[in-house]
Amino acid sequence: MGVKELPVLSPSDQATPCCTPLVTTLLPEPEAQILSERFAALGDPVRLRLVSLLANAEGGAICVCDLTAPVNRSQGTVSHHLKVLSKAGLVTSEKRGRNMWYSVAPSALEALRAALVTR
Amino acid sequence: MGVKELPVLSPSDQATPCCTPLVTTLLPEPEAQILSERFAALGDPVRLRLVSLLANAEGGAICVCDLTAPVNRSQGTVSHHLKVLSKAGLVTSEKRGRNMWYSVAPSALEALRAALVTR
DNA sequence: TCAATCCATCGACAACCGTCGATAGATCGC
DNA sequence: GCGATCTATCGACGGTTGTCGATGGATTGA
Repeated sequence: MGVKELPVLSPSDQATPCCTPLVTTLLPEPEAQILSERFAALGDPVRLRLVSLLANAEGGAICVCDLTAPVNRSQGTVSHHLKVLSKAGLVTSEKRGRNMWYSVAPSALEALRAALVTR
Repeated sequence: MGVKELPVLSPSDQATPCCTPLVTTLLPEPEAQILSERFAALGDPVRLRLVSLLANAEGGAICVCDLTAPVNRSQGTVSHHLKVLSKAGLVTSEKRGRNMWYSVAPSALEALRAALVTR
């Protein structure tokens, strides 16, 4: 890839190609698609609680096996919700031993905030 | 449980009974319910565009009849989406003559932003 | 090697959602 | 008053979603 020298700062520091502020620009349709998927990911109480649990976790991550009880859903269901959140870029995962550890992607939440700025 | 005395603080300036920040507090289930409804309202590309259209409107409001074309949906469908947004508190409406004028509720968007603050 | 644990995926099912066209109540201009 | 316009609501339809229990592949500890 030829990293010549580290650039001072890539102009798009966060590289989130979606988050035109809703309120200051007329949202183009393709962006509406992407953005709405992210909001939809937060549009379920179980997923919202999962995000909150992850965000408040010591160490910033929790494995699936410790998430089922707090949200009171089956393991399969929790796995499904985590997949939705993951697809939307709101959480990341990492395998450690036989566990999958999930954490929130703070930059994704910030990107959503940015889309909601009001004039 | 015996609430002995009101805890020190609760200056709740906006009186929005929902928006505990996700990331700094573990979201209680009832709040997750309310919050998720608001996010779900933004979780559809057509509704997102409606909000954007309203927010960018001259005068801050648009009547239903001028919203159907930009989102390319039938009048009934647009009306339905506006109802969803309205139920979530994201838009307000006002009747003028035979038209209904819709506008965004900036404070609602701000409340959502507040829920997304990261540490 | 074997049993136990963890997790993604599957199939099934009911509930919900987005969409349309049709309808009916308001309101306006004439 | 009458026809035209605007909009909320209805019923219907197909697609999506949330949920479960079951299954099977990975990985671990014994």
